Amino acid sequence: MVEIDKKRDAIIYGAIKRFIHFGINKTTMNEIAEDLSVSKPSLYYYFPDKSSLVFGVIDKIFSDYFELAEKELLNEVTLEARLSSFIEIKHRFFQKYYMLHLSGGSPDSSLNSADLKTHFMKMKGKDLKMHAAIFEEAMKTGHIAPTDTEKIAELYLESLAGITSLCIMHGNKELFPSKKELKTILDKQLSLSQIFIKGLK
Amino acid sequence: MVEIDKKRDAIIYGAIKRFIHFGINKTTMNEIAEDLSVSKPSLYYYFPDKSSLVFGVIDKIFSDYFELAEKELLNEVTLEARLSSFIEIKHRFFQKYYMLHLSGGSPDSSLNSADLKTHFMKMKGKDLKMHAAIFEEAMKTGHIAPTDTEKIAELYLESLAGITSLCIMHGNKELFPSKKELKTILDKQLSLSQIFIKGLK
DNA sequence: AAAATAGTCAAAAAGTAAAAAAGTAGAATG
DNA sequence: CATTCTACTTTTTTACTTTTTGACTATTTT
Repeated sequence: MVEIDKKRDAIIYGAIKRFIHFGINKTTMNEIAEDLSVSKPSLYYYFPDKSSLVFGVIDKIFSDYFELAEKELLNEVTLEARLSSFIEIKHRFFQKYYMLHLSGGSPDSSLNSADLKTHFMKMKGKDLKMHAAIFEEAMKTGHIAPTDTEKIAELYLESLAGITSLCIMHGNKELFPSKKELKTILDKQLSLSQIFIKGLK
Repeated sequence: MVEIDKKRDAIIYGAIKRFIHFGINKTTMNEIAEDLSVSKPSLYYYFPDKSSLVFGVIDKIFSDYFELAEKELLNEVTLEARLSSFIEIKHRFFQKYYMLHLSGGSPDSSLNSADLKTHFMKMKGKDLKMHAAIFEEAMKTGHIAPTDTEKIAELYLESLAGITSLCIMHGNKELFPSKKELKTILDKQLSLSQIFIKGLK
């Protein structure tokens, strides 16, 4: 890895630390620079504006997510185990990066740039494709009945995401969901997943 | 029906007309009074404050909903038909009363009073009980495998509601969801319902 | 080439005064 | 006596001004 990429990565890690704690909007470029003991212009040397840093951070998070997901999937063989594994990975990321509001739906002004939205769509599309592939294989091996796996994957992911967003909305309006709420979300998602799979057989 | 109740009802209907169009916050007590050709204090004679009028309106809407649901359920015998029927009724109400944001989750300041929330919980509880009863009967007649019907009903309703709230959130940010979006929501809910039922067998 | 100093400027936050809405007292009506 | 009104007070919003912050840059230094 070349020098400039190392620095970019260091900045991304520094930004992530702040973002995790205070969120994107409540973090200033000044603070990130101070944390890393560099000057503001140095920061702007590597990232032309805050959006591109945010983009870099989000891209990093998603690539970590997919990397982990792909690795974990190799350990699982059944449809059930694969989907559960996916739910748990997503849950860990949701928890860790909660303050970045990556699940969307928040009126967080920081995530509203056009190319960031496009990128989000791409990531969502990749997630969808991976899930569709899981269903596809289960279909080919006869574990589930023949269906349109893309459509099913979409409905599946949307139902799970819906549970999350509902729980957060109806939760006690703290800035962070409680351990109990998080547990509830995970349990509900796993239960729904179970029923959903059975419903496809 | 006694005279006072007739007047209360007339006021509630007047309020609903405004609420449906402009929402609760954008409707003033003055406007409701003017619509009905009465003075504001007259309104306050029947409803001590705006909250209690809103309460009355919401109570009316929910009682209409449950009345219709109970009636329609008598026409259906299978689990599938009953749940579909419920989804369609709820969808009609969602559409009609969209501007009141009854599905919750909106930061609409009008629905934040304590006893209104309690009332919402009660209504949700009744909905849950009705669904649980539907599952219970399907269980007793052997159409689905034995389960905790209350828990299943909760998961079922939450998944459906989750789909709605996700679609609305990710929708094109108009104040009103488009016909197409509404259709999508309904279709997804019906599909999920199908799979869910099959998953319980 | 990379980093720092010392700024600019737009946008957000905070504050404020006028307007509108909620809500009330007490008289009037029938 | 139940109901409705006129004429108010209190509370909340709105529209505006001032202040501050934070994104970003021109210029200089290492």
